[in-house]
Amino acid sequence: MAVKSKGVKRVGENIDKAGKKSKVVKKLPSPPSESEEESGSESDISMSSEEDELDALDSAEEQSEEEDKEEEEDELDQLDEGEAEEDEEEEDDENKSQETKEVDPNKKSSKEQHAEQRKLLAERKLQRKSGAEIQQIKNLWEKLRVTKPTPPKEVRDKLCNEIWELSKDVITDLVMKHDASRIVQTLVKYSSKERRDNIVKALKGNYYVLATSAYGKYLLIKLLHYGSKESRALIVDELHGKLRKLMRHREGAYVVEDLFVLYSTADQKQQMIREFWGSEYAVFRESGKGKTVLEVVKESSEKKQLIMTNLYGTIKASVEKGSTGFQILHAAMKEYVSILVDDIDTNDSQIREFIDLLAEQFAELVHTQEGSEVACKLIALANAKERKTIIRSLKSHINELIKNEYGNLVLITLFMTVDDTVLLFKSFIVEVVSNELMPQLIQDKFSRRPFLYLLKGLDGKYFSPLVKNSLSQYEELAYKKTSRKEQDIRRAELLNRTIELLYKSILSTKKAEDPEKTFDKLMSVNMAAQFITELILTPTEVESVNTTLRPELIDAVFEVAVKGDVREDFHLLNKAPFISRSLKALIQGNEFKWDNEAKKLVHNEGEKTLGVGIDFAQTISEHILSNDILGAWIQGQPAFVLNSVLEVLQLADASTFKDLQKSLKKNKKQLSKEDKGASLLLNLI
DNA sequence: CAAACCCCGGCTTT
DNA sequence: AAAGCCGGGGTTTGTA
Repeated sequence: MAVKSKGVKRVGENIDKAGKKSKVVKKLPSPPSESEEESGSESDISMSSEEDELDALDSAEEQSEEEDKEEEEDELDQLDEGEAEEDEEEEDDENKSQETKEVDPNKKSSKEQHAEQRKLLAERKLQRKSGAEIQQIKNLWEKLRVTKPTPPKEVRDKLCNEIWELSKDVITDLVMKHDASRIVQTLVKYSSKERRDNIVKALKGNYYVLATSAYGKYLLIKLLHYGSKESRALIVDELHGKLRKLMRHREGAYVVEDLFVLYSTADQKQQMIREFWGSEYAVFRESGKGKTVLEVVKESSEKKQLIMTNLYGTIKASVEKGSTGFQILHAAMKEYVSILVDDIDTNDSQIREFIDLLAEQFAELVHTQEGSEVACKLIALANAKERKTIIRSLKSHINELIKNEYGNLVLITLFMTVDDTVLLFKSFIVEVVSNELMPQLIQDKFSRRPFLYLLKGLDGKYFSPLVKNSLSQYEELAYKKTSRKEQDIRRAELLNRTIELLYKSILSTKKAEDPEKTFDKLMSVNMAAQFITELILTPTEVESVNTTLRPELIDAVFEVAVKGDVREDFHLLNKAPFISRSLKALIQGNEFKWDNEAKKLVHNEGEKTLGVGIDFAQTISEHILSNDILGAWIQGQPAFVLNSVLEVLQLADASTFKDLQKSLKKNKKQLSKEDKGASLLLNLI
């Protein structure tokens, strides 16, 4: 599924239909059965009996409903398309479907027969509930919806008024017809705020039916979209108590999801989720308000039992129905998981069951905040075998997974918790690192994070406290349960396999043909430059890195960031000011650190990494001295770099320090106190 | 490491 | 419904 799309499948938008439809294409378009309306209201059974046996009841009922609905799907499609084309196709749609309906299997198709059918059809229409009024309204609507010359506002308003006057009393009959419901949609679109409120009020008591109707749901979405706060509240409150049923309904589930994601406040969202706790909360909207599910669950073990069963029931039904990507479900899952996590020993069987339910659908969870949290916690709770299943189901989604704001956290959680580092490496890292996408990945705030984790762990520099806390929490959760290996060892194992590939893919940009993908371009992106610096600075036991790859990369950096005329605007140092920081980091390497207490730089030779630190400082100073270009380095960005070089050389007591200092003195008059970098240099002579 | 800065979502206003 | 304000978080920057 579309892992990257923020809001999953919206009813309001026209997306995702194609995907969902594919399994029912074989069905012939069939006319909207009159029975469908009844089936909607008939299923609206009384609250008291409903609650306790909701689960059993629904699964039976759902099947019969499914069948009815499936036949309508195709026509729904046509309707959708018609709508997309600004309602042009309306008549066609209708005729088509009516024809199918009326045509006798013995296929007589003379004109006469046709006329007769038409007459019959017209009569039938009139005989339907409020038929006459509907015809009349339809005629008015025909005038309203023309687009060629769009009617002037006054005309439109007048028509709207007339339609409203006529439809006021029959509105409940209107909204269930697939053609007439669109009249009301148009009416909503062109109406004032007050009238919209009135329409919402007029439909009071019908929202459940509307939500479950193949045609009504579009109207309902429009009402929500254009509706005022009060209107929305009215609809939320009316649907409250029926959400669990709606979630299991083919049409209804989408309406609920839209309502949840797009049209409800934080309070209303909580209220909606609370209904999934059970009957008490379904009947009384306010029950449990302001409390977390965990608090309520702890009130008594009966409550815990009940709430867990109910939450699980709703989640399971929806997952099996294929709605795993719904955000409202992610919110419900989050609550369920919070109960599971609270006492992982007593909840063991439920944990196993829940993981089993979701393991193969993980890709549907990972791109929302709450879904990703659920995914991470479940990964932490899973055993080796379960994790394998999860990895398998995420494997083919790695590219979306890693780029996504929330998905990348799931990947990191896998890195933190899975013992089988070979599997992780093969499933995710190889795929991603060895292709040419890699340079893209290190430029992105989110997709570079899993790699930064491998390099540096949960460094506060790259992981905000919030993110860091949740990740540590998952780690702890897993540690308690299954993990034996020390975190650092696990990470080192993974990194040992990965680091070579990281170097190689970055170095490959030196030979890039696309001028947009060169090493130079990469270094002019802050995120990437930072990453490359961290990569170079990460010590490793991998020989090839120490002997050839790291020196090559350092050289590449030197090439683009140090060489050349540093006074020119187009020099990387000036074009990208953060480069001076990267260079400074490389000059200090791992051996020089700023001591914040002592307020000075300290030298620790034990931390030396070949090529950086003092070595890099020497490289730069030799470059400057042998080319006699010190004059270029004594102001602006280059001055900061030079300053850092001097600091390090001085501290290491290198002879080059004296040489640099000497030539610097010759340039003393050019050191301006106004220039920040230059004034720092002045302090060093 | 802290201050300045910027961007975004939510809320209020017109 | 659009514009503008506000607060929070995250990023950048300035250079201890």
